[in-house]
Amino acid sequence: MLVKPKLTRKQQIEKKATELFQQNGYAATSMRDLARFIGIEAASLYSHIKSKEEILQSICFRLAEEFFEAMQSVEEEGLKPDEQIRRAIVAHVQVITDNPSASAVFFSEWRHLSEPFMSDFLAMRDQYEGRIQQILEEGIATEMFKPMDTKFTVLALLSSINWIPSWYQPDGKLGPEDIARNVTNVFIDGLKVR
Amino acid sequence: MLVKPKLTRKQQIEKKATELFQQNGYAATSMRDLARFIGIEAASLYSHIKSKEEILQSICFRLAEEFFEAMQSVEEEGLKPDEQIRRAIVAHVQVITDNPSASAVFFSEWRHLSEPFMSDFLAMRDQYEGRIQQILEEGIATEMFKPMDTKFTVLALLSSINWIPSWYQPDGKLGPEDIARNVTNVFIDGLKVR
DNA sequence: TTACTTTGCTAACGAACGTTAGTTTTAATA
DNA sequence: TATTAAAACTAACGTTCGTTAGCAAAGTAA
Repeated sequence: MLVKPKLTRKQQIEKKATELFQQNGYAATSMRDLARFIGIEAASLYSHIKSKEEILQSICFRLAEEFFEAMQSVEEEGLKPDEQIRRAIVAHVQVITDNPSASAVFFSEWRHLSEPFMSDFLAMRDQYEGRIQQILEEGIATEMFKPMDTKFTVLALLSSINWIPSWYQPDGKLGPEDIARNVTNVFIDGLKVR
Repeated sequence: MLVKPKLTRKQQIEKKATELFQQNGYAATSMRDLARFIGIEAASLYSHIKSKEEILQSICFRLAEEFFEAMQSVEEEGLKPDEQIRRAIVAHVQVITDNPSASAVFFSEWRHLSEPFMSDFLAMRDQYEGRIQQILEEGIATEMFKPMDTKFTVLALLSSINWIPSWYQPDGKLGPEDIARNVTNVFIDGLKVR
């Protein structure tokens, strides 16, 4: 039996905002839109939040944390590169499918962050990409993967996955495991018959 | 010897707008920003264009046309699926690297189009994806490609490529051919050693 | 009941926005 | 040089925006 999570009013607002930001974008969503969506007056929002951007910051950095935690636990499994990259993909996809709206915002609205938040965000992203790149390089060093431009491959891999929230439907026929399997199928094994 | 293209004032404005839209996004770029960037007053823009959105429409539909023409000429080559998908990727990448700023706008700002333009845009995108999907399906039918979720693979492939404008630098060490080769390497052959 | 916290309200602010009207300057053409 | 077309200007419009101030209602705990 599931326990219904008791959200603070602030969390409720952030959740609703996430939906609107995903649908219309951060810039195109006004505080009045958000207030109407919740059912209160725009000014009332400010009893709970400091600014519009604070909401965006919460969404972006909360999700960044989730991605890092997922990656952390994969690394702690101590697997070999080929299995590790599989697990990293599954974990990454899992975070996205668990938070489809927040992910969409995360991937496409971060550029509306003001400084120093945007710089922090990009630094985290670089670090995350670096850790995946390292797995690939270990795979090449141990001759599990063929030589490649690892930086490029990381970008290709992540952009494939990160596009998912724009079409993923939680109730669709493709579950998180299916998606992760598809991704690894394509990327690790390639399209050609062997 | 290259002929310098003589641009109409309207085309000059669209070009400058493309740069700003890429950098800051359509919604976050004001007409006053654009005017300042060009070196004129905001109101002066309206001697040349009808509206802000008209600029976005020009960018999006001009590029859509380029993608379709590229695809068309690939299809007319009458190649077998494995070679055809390679050529389609190269052609697609070529359009992007020829128009890096416009591509970035194309891929991420289309949602600011008003109706019926957004619907038209999405219909064209669906059609384009469908044509790539068909190549994959022919590849499976002729047993060149292994069975797969073709719809998913198209999305993964295109999102990988379409992420390129966000990091591509025309003067960087990776030229269009390098990029296309990297993409095909990863997608068609996979990461693993055979 | 009383005190306190949470939540919401009305009214309004200053700023920024896209755009229009009407006019003047600049450039090209005859 | 006179005429015309292209390009830019000043001034302002109505609207929307994020946000603040100050106050009222509702809910909770003593």
